[in-house]
Amino acid sequence: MRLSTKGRYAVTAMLDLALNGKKGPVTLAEISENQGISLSYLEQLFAALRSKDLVRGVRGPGGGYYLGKSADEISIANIICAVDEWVEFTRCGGRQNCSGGARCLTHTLWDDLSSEIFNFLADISLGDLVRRNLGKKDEEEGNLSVVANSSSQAA
Amino acid sequence: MRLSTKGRYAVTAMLDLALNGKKGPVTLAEISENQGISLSYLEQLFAALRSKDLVRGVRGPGGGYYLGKSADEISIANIICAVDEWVEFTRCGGRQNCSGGARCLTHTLWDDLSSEIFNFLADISLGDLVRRNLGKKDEEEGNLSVVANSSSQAA
DNA sequence: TCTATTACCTAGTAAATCAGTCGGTATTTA
DNA sequence: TAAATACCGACTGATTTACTAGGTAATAGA
Repeated sequence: MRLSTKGRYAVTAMLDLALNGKKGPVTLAEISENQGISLSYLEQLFAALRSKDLVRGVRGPGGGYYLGKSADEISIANIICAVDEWVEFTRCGGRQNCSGGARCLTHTLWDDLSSEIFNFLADISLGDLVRRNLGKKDEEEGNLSVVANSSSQAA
Repeated sequence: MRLSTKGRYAVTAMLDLALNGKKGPVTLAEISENQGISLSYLEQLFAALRSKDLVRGVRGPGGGYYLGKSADEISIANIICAVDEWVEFTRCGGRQNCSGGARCLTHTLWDDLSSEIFNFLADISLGDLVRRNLGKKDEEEGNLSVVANSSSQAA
């Protein structure tokens, strides 16, 4: 797994799309304006997202981007993998010189942990995130204070 | 949160240390040999780990490194934060130009998700990882086949 | 006391990645 | 036809990655 600022940009942009795409496509110019990400960088990110069918583009005036599938079918792991092109870790390159054991053991442990992180992120969908916040929005209108709670283990 | 290959190197090295440090200190040369990480790079990583009291160095012949505290007191998040110097994300730089709402909303959502990932990794200790594999080692001696199971949600 | 071994420190570096600019082309609406 | 939008490729400064080189400081053992 790999979680960089690039992945954060992608998730942020997809969140914006999920939130604002209810009634018609959203342009990259809008996302750029909303989220403070450069337009060209968004284009690069969306090229990757599109190749994984996570978004669908519509050209021409009034065009923009739709989600490629429903927000519930798009996981955070999907998004991050799309832009970070997650190369699978060594895993000893297929058993080559992993003789001693210590190396293989730690690699195995790391691989297990890594899958665990991946599954954790694969279990959280864009829809989960959006719904989670709509609840909050009811409580306090407009001015969101950040509480950074981290319950709700994303069923 | 930030999860790069650098963090992976650090976790791998700490795992090696936890596994081999039972009876005396482990030298960086050994870890370098075991894990295929360059010695000088390890030195850099361990400088960061040492500054966070995650390891303790002993100089001179027969020296090396010990864990700075028990493996159960060291979380994966601790290790990754030590080497990746996790800068906290924008969060709108403290409310400055976050007027429209869309930006703040997605930032809030991202922050929540980010804390969730962090807490997830903070709940997995080095000791957990080691114990988890010792069980496996009983089943099949020596030659570990990687199954990449990801149950045991790290209580 | 000398020597080897280890941690510890600083500087430099090629390669990759990040985040962006620039200048286009293709498609579609009005 | 004109404007708006997605789409595409090349280039770029800054940063990060992983590593090399060349030290100094402390310590165990001869």
